[in-house]
Amino acid sequence: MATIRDVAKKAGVSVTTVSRALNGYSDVNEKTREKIKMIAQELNYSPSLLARSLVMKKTKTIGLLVSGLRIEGSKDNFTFEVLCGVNDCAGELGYELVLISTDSKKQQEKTYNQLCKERKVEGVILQGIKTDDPYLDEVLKSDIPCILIDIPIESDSVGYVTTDNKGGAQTAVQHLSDLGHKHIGMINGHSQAFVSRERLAGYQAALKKNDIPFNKDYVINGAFLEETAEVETTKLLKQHPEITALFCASDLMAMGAMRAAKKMGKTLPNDLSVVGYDNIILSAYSTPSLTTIAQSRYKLGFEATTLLTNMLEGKAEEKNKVLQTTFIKRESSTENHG
Amino acid sequence: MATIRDVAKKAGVSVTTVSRALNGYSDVNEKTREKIKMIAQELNYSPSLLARSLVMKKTKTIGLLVSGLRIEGSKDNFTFEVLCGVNDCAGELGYELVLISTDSKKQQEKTYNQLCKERKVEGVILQGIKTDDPYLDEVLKSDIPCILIDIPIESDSVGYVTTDNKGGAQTAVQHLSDLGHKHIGMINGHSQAFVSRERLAGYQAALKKNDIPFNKDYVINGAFLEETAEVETTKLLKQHPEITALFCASDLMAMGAMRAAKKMGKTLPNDLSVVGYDNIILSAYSTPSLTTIAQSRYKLGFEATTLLTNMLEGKAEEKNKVLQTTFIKRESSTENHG
DNA sequence: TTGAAAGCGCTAACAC
DNA sequence: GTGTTAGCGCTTTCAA
Repeated sequence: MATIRDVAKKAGVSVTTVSRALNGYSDVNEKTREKIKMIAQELNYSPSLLARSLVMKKTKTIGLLVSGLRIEGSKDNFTFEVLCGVNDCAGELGYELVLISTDSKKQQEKTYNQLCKERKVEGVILQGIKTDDPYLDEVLKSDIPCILIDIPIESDSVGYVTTDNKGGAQTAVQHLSDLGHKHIGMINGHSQAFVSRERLAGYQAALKKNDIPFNKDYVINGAFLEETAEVETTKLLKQHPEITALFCASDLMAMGAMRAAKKMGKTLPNDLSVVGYDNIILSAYSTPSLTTIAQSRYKLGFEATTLLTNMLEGKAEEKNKVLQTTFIKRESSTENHG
Repeated sequence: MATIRDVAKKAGVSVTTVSRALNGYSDVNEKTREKIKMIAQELNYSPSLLARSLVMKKTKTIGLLVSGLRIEGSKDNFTFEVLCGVNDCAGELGYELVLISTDSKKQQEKTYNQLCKERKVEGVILQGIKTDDPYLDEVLKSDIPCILIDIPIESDSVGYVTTDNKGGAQTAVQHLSDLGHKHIGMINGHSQAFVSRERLAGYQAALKKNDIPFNKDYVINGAFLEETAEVETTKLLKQHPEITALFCASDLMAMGAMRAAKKMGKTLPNDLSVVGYDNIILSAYSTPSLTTIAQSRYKLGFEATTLLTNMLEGKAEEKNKVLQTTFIKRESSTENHG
C-alpha cells in the first residue's frame, strides 16, 4: 500500500506538499501538482480515510442503526427501502454509510454511545426501535446527532422524520365510511409504536366525523405480524360478525386479516372490505389487491439523511419532517353489502 | 470524547498500562486493571477504532459492494437478504460491515481498488455485478480478498459462492416434462449473467433427458425484469401458440410472464404452466401461486462471509461454495391439457 | 508489573 | 510555493 510518503519521496517533495496538491489547495505550483498527481496515479495511491479522519476529527460517516435487521423484514421491505434512501442521499452528499445492527443481545454488551463512538460516526439514523427500548433514552441523553424514524421526539441533538400517520389512517377509514360501512374494525400494531397510536387516533377521528360510535372491542393488536393479525382477526370477526370492514395498520397485517376472512368462508371484498397501510409490494399482487395508504420508506430514509447532515453542518433548519401519504384504491374495498 | 490519555491520567498510570488493561493482557496487576476499568466506565470511554486500526493495520472490516442498490430491488429482495446474511455472519465473527454501493456513474470516479483501499476494508463481498462490468477485471487483478456472489470465478484472492443453477433449472424443467409438457419455453435473464447461462444449460439438459428437441426460438431474454418479461412473453406466445409451459429464470419474470398470459386470455395454470426461480416473497402470494426453485439469498450472504473471513484469517479452506436449491410446488404448474 | 518512546498515515500551523 | 514540526489516539517494542 502506497502511502503519502511514498508519493512524496518519489516526487522529491514533502508530504505536506503532496497533501496540499492532492486536496486541491491553491497554494501549490500547478506543475508540482501535476507531477504529484501523476506519481500518485502511478503508485496507485489512495489516501487513508482512517488517518485523515483521525487527524481531522471528522469522519464524514453516518450510521444507520437498525434494531432487528432480520430476513423477515423482506416482507415489508421497510428497512431496505429506508436504507436505499439513506444510501442515495449520503452518497450525494459525500458521506460514508455504516450499517449498525443491534438486537437485544447485542444491546447488553454495548451501549448506544459505545456503538457510535467506537466507529466515530458523526450522526445516526435510527430505525426499527420501539418506544420502550432502552436505547431510546440513551439517544436522548447522548450528544450524538440523531434522526429517529417514526418516533416524533425532538431535542437539541435529536430530530425525527415520520409520515402523517393520523391523516393517513383517517383517510383510510373515511374511505370505508364513504362506502357505507358502519361497523369498522381496526387491526393495530402494538402499543410500543408511535405510529400505532397515531393511526388509532386517525381511526377515531374518522369515526367521530361520520358519527360512528367508537367501540374499543373493535380494535385489536396484531403486533405488525401477518400471523398474529390472522389469529386476532379470526377472533374479532367471530366475536363481532357485524363487522363489514377492517382498517389494518400495516399491509402485512391486512394480508393476515384477509387470509383469516377467507378461511372463515367470507368472500372478499363483498363480505369484508379491507384497507391496509404502507403500500408494500405484496399489496399490489394479492387477491384481492389491497386498498392502502402509501408511504414512501425511501423518502423517509432520504429525508432523515437530509435532516441529519443539515444538523451536522450546522445549517439551522427544522429538525423534523412529516411526509404525506397517498391513498391507493385497489380491489379489497367495496360498498357495504351487509 | 474521553481518550486513553484521559483514563491514564485519572488512573495515575501510563497509557500503555491502560491499553494493556483494557485489552485483557495478562501482564497487568488485577487491582490496576479493575481500577482502570472503573475509571474508563466513569469517563464513558470507548477506544477509537480509527486510531487502533491505523496502528494495527487491521480494521476488521469487510465491505459489501453492491452494484445498483436501488429501490426496485425490493421486489425480489436479493440484495436485502444477502445483506442480512452477511450482517449476521460478520456480527458473529466480530467484523464491522460497511456498505459500498456503486453505479456506473460512481465507477467512473473511483476504481474498485480506490473504493476499497480508502476505507481500508480487509475484504469484499461483491453482489449484483454483471460479467461485463469493468470492476470484475479489477477484482481479479487486485490483491484484496473478495468473494463474488453468483459469479463462479476463482483466483488467489478471489472466491465465490453460488447455487446449483444448472441443477435447479433442470429440476424445474423436469417437473414440467413430468407433467406431460412437450413445448416448454424459457424466459431467461441476460447473457451478462452467469446464472442465466447455467440455467439455460439446465433447461437444455432436462430437455435432452426427456427427448424433447431444443428449439432456440423458445428461449428469450427478459433481462430479469418483470415488464420486459411480460412484453417478451407476449411475443413468444403469439409466435409459438403450441407452447404450454414456461420456465422462467426468475420469479419476477414469471410474474410478468403470467400477466402476459392472462392478458392474452389464457387461464392459468390450465392453459399455461409456469415455473419460476428464486422463491421470492411474491411467489407465494400471486394468483396462481408460483411453482419455483428456491434459493436462499440469506445463505448466499452468510456463506460468502464465512468464506471471506476464512481467507482473511488464513484458514486454508475451499474458496468457493455451491448451495443447493429446493423445488417448491405451488399452483402455477399443472398437467398438460394441450 | 509498569513506563517511555516510537510510529501508524495523514493534516495544519508556522516558518522560510 | 514549499518544508518543518507537531500531533490526532492508539499499540507495541524495549527497558526498567
